[in-house]
Amino acid sequence: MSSAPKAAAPELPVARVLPLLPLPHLDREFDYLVPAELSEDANPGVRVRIRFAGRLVDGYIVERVATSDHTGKLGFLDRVVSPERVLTAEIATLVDAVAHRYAGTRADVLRLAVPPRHAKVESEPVPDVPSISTAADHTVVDASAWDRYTHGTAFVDALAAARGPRAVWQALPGEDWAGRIAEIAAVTAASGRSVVVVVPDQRDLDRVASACQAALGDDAVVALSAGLGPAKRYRRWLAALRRDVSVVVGTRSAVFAPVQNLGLMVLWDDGDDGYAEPRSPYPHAREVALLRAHGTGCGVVLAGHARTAEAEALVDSGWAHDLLASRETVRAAQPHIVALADSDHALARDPGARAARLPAIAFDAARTALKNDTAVLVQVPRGGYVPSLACAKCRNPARCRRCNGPLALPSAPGADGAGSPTCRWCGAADTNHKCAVCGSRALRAVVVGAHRTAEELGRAFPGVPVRTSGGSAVLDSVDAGASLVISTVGAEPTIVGGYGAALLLDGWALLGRADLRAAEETLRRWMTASALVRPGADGGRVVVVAESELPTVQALVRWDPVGHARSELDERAEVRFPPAVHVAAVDGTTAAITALVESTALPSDTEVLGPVELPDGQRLPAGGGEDRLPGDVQRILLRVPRRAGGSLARALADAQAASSARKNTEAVRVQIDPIRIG
DNA sequence: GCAATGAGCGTC
DNA sequence: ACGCTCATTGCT
Repeated sequence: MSSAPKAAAPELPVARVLPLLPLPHLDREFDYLVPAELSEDANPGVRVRIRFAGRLVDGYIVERVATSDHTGKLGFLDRVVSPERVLTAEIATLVDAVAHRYAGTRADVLRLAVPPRHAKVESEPVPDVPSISTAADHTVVDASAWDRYTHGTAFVDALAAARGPRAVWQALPGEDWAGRIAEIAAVTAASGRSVVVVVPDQRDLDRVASACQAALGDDAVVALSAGLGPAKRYRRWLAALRRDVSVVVGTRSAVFAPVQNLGLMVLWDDGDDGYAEPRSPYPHAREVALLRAHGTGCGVVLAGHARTAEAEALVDSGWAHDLLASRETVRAAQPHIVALADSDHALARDPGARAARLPAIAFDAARTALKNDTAVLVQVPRGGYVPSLACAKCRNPARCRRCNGPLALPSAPGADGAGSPTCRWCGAADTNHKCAVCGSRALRAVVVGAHRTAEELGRAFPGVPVRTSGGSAVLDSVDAGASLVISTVGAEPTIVGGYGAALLLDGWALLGRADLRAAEETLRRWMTASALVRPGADGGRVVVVAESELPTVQALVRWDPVGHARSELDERAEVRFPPAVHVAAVDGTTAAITALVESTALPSDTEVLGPVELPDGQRLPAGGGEDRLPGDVQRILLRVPRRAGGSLARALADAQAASSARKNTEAVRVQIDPIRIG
């Protein structure tokens, strides 16, 4: 079979194509001639197949141009995969920005941003639904509930006037936050622009999607999540691309949703660690949203009950402004919160309470709530959580003698040193642990599972119905009335009218974690649960089992997420951790990471730390044909002042490109500002 | 002295 | 995984 001689398109015969290859040094455009018969379809943003070094590879057309700078002979495009322009100009720019920020390749970011094609779905007739402008015409939005927040009305007005206001919003306890999000989405849609709302999980997605559908109509809203399956997922993604919807609500990767004329991005609960993308180049959805807002000038809201240090830094720099309720409004909305130490003498005399490990105050709060025919929420740590160890006597976290890392029982029995406490940082087994504070040799697991807690509490309150939520059985909501609701963190069901009480157990375990984000994360979990409790004036009580002197406990009791974020940010500045600085983690064998760092043109003020062990038993993903012992994997941290973040990322990208050009296949993982550093 | 063969490399 | 370069080899 010999192919007929091809003719190039008369107009703009050259296509600049980005091949989708895993090699960093090939992260650039290559020029191809467009055959005349493909000219119609070969538009910027379409998927193509090109012959690249002999084999056919996938790519995107980035641009059509008249001439090429390439001096050699150009090949022809092999084919246009489909005329659908899946990579819009806005998303192409965003992909560039994310790749640069995270020292990654555009091919990797594109895999996160554009879902796999589904040919059958693409050829389906376009459903006849109202366009954005039609939807806007008959939408009357009541966003008056935003007047509970200082500048809330001004913020809504700015969106209505098609401006791009940027804010960090701390939702009040008991707030119908999904409803508030739906209102600002509707206001933005009424201004003729579209909205992207990003949420941490499916449950929040359902909540926000139905609130938005109630405000804008079913056809104006599309819900995107990873669990949809390829056909559904691509169908909805295409609907967003083709301008059929005004609001996209989705999980992590929806931050890349290709809506037209973006007016607002909302990220609910930006401290949730589900926002950290686990695939290269490991971008954080919050940062992607900020890059997108920066690039397009759209409005942006980072929201939650608690505030992250990252969000606080944006307010601090003046890039975003506060969206907060006044002190009095907060006080009126929050439950009454008390803290107490989980020490044995505080335990109730009641034998039931003793069996449930409940201090007297907690037991009383629960009993009162149940007597008032209201439900009691009991927050317990997530099941399957790797339990760490603490002193059985004084409950000081058990730490490694060598490196001060947290001790835990190895999860895989039969492994080396099975059964004996092992350091999660350096892997050293400690068969003879002795508490540094009280000298006791006894240890206990810090985490008690939801089921055991449920059992114990059921015995403490005989006759009261007990429901559990968490793991594979997450309850969206529970019926009002006296019951005990045992929930793992993040799975707390909503309840009409709010809970009568919440018991936050094992707080000392959360705070005792050796993680730099432990305090922020703990407050976030506590506030998320406490926000479901009715106001103190209506009898709402929260009992947190933790030392009341701790600043994090104080922040909960006073409901002061901003003050806590403020001091968290100060602390990060003091110990030089993000967001006060930028940090790159380079993981791999000692030889590989040392070689990469040595070949990197580091900014002059870079601090090089390590090699050190990876935190929390993280492992380099297998692959790349490298079968190396995971135990060999180490980490070098590169730390620079904020202003040098861009040059550090560029230098690392250049070094990886040079390394791959030398045909080096040794696996090295580079992460910029990873959420777990060490 | 120069064609024939093959390994290595860039990759439009 | 093609087609180029450049080295080595083998034959005149």
